[in-house]
Amino acid sequence: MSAATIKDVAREAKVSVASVSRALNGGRGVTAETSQRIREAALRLRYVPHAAARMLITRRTNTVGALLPDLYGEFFSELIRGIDLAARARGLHLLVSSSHDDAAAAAVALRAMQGRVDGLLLMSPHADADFLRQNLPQDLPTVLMNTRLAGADYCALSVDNDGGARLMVEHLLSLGHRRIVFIQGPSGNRDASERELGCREALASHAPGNPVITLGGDFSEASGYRAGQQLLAMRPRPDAVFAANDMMAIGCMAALREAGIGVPEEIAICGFDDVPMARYVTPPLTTIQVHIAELGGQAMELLGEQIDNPGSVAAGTRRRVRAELVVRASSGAPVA
Amino acid sequence: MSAATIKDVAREAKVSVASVSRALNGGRGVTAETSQRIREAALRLRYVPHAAARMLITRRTNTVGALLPDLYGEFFSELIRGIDLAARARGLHLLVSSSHDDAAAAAVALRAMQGRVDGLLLMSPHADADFLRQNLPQDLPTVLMNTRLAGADYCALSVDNDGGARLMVEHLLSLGHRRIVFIQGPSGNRDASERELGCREALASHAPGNPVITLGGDFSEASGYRAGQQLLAMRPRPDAVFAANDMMAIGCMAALREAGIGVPEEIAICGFDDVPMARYVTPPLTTIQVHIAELGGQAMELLGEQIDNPGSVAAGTRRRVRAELVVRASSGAPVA
DNA sequence: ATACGCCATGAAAACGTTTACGTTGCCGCG
DNA sequence: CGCGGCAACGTAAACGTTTTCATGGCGTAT
Repeated sequence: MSAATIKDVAREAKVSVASVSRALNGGRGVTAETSQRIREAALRLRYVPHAAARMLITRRTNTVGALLPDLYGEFFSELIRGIDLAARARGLHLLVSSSHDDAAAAAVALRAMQGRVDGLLLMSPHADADFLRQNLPQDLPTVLMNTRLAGADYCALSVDNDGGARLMVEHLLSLGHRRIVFIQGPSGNRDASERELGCREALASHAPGNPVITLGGDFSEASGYRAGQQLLAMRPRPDAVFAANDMMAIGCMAALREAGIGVPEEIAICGFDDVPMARYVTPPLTTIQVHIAELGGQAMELLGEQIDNPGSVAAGTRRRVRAELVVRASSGAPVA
Repeated sequence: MSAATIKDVAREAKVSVASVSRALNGGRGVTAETSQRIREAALRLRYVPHAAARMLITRRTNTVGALLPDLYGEFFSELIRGIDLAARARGLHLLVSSSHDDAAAAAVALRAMQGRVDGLLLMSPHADADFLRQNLPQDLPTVLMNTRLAGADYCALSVDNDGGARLMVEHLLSLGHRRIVFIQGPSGNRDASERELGCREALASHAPGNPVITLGGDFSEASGYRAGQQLLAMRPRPDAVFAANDMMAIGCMAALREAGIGVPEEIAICGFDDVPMARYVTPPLTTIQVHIAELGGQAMELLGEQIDNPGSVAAGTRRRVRAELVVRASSGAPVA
């Protein structure tokens, strides 16, 4: 009653197990007619090769692991979608693991993947160089996503936060805004600090003499709201607000609305991420669109390449996924 | 240079492989001191059992598969999160597969999971009874999520669409609305039709004589917008709109706003799902909150139970996850 | 006509683990 | 003192597949 094995197929087709294996895999070294007979037998018996047995002998699992810090929200949904799509295209399965909120849990998760995967996609705040050296088998292909890791040991992929921020600042400057406030993200967050840096650089190079004014924040809507309130007290009043992410921009907008300040007439507001909600707030939010799915997809591509022919990818390879400006009403640009 | 095997550990600790296995697993039938020695050797050699070899002999993979139609949007993000959490709690790995947009692709994905998983979480529009009988090994524990399948062969879990819709209608009735329009979802969609049914039933039982007026829709924002335009032509004008999901409600609101109709003063609007955006549209949307993560978590629980002791769960077990009313401004209720 | 080589096929080893079974030594009881 | 039983440990089979090697048959070239 148990599932049919390769032996059953061999008996059914009156050949040896070796021929069955050959016929069902490459198909080389076996006559067309025997191959046909074997296929029919396999179909009749509903034969599906036992994955574990194959892994054991082949040393390939045809599976990649994705270790993520969390699964909460649209970001990870998109990320997984991109990964899954690319993995499927390569015929790879996807083993996900997440919600390891301390380094120990992450280590456990990492070890548990050992031997189950051919490669690893890793995004973790706990993934510093020591951690990796400690818990990663040295020969397992690995691609890091959005980590702050600078070492050249692993491949890494990240969002072009810097370029995105520059685009936004250039946009604001082109609209005539000069006194620009930047609402920061959580301290220590790599994305946030890169966005801030890009903002500073763009302002310094295109409009020197206009320092960027910063306000604290932590990516939460509430922190954006607080920043908005602080904003109200500033004299002279800023022209524009660039929040390190959309949710803070939305919170900030709420604070300004409550105070009766017109957006974008009196103050322009823009964010970063292009969350789905950005289109629906009033006024719709000018922001930077990040192709998260593409981040996952490219990471998967890079990993697949490493798996298929090891050594083909230089150890320290870095790639960035592009970020695009999406102009909506909140920045005060003339919108069609 | 390759990874250490159990034999290496055995040699290192000067015992047989059997003792190593015993020490590292149950720990029974082995002295405390030998066990200690073995553990040290294993640690020294960084030994991690080869998953495939273990699967082969044990017939257990400690992995469950999740077959989903898509990964797009917040719904699936939450679903996976719930599943992952529950799986982790049981020490199970999670293999996800999605984006199979026709039945053939789904079948391929399903077969590919064969032998890699101890159980299956399945959500697929293509999963009719025949399909399952065809592609599922009969002895693989399986839990269906949100399928329209009526057969008693498999366990199933779904959202309490019916109860949610009733809650909403009762809410609308309590506010004095009587002429209620229901915007339908895609034809054939189970969630949509259950919501409509609940709406009809509640109206029939609490306010007989008030027929529910339906407008076509397909869950998209655009279709909600179109429904809103049709709504404007109705005489007498309806009191309230109940859209089968939030996005349509939002589209409908846009149509009414353009026509200068006040929401909720002239027409109340409400949706279903409580997407994150629902709080941010103006006016904020009254809707039904569905605990998606809980859906995934409970499905995983049920599956885990089936895996741990087969036969413990009756084949046709059904469960529903609760849906709750979230009152915001769009329905015209007095909001604190 | 003989030899050579190629091609289809079969036999068997190997992958790393668990586990049923056998063996040893020790202790307690008759 | 002998015998049975038990606990610790080793030996070996088994899981299902791929792959190397051996074997035989047949066609072709010399």
